[in-house]
Amino acid sequence: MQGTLSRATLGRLPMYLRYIRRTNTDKISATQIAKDLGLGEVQVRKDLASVCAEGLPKVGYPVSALRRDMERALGVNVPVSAVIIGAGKLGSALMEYDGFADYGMKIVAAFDQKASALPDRHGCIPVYPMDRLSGFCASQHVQAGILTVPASSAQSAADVMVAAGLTAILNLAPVQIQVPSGVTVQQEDIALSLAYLHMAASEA
Amino acid sequence: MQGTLSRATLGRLPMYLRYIRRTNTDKISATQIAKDLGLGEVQVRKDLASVCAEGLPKVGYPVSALRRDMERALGVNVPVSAVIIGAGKLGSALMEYDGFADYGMKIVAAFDQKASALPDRHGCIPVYPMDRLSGFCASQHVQAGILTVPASSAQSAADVMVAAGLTAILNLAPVQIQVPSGVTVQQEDIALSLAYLHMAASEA
DNA sequence: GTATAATCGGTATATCAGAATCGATAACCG
DNA sequence: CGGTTATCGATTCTGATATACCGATTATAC
Repeated sequence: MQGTLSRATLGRLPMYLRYIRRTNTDKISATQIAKDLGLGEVQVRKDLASVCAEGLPKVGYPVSALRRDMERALGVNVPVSAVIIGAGKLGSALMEYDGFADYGMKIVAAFDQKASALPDRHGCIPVYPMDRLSGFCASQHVQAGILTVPASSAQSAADVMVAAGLTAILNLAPVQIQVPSGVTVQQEDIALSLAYLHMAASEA
Repeated sequence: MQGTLSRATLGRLPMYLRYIRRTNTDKISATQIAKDLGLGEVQVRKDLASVCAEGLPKVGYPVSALRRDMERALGVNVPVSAVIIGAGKLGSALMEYDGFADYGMKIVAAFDQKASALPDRHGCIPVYPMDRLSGFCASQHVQAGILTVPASSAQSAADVMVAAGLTAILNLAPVQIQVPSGVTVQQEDIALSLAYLHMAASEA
């Protein structure tokens, strides 16, 4: 069951998990979730069925079991360490973002070219100069990095990340970066979402 | 032709546009673009064909025509105005984000509850108190807004945006917001990306 | 106890993006 | 002037995803 999670389904699981965590009842139906989240009822049922087999007709899913299975599917019980590359406004905002722990992600440090000019710590997260990235990732076994530098330096920063041994990169800069095979890149372009949104809005 | 742009294609267009703008020849082939950008040749050709019909065998596309059609497809020539709601760290970061112009988006102002305590301007973008939102959007014909307030106040902020006449909302807060029909909401949850990143990191 | 309603889970169909293939066309070369 | 080569554009194919449908199951109402 768990090996057959499609990419699209996986993308919706955090949404369900967030919903489930805020639910106070002990049973929840796919129908209700679909209504509250604005998704198709069938799609939600299929997604839930792919991670949890304890659904009962007329009742729905036991919230505790559903939450347990979903957290397991997402691997939030096995925390992954990540670093932030780029301690500018966006990087700083992410350091204060409180949603990382909810999904098993722990920000352990940030790195920036101008780190010596910055205070050593930002909140509870240390900020180091870039040349310490490689050593840090090796000693702490960090594999994931969030890239928040400007577009102009995104590729060179990504090269440094790859050289430091990171194998998973979340790129928030509005450019496509080239990485060798074996490194996963997740592109997250906010401007693209806005453009798509407006296109969809003006079509109707 | 132009109405059938998929999201994936739309996301690649700025990459092509950047490439084209840097090109100094007067003809360019899809094959060459694909090679330089590390994409599939067929995919590039299909993308280009969806916005420009002036490709010639053996020659490629006239750069000027391709650039013109691509800029038109992206709406760069008819920029869409958008406002940012919430001038905290994330909002400030977005004001400096340089990817909006790639899609013909222009951030014209930001609004915040505590605007009186803030400097009037943030870079070149003015920051106003929330109660001026409605008048501003009406006079400037703004239809799109980016919501960057904390989760706890996202819904009330969204209500204000709807009341101000915005019809397209990009919600960056990790909560689902309810809006009346006729208003399009695009949810952009960084947690969704994190989940994918988590999976990629723990696979290796 | 039986009927009814609501929900799950699986199967089948439709839709869509991406990849591969193929014919057509235009420049280049002998 | 004919052949070769490079490139486009259309068609087809495939894999993935979303939707629709249907049988099975369980609580509830009468």
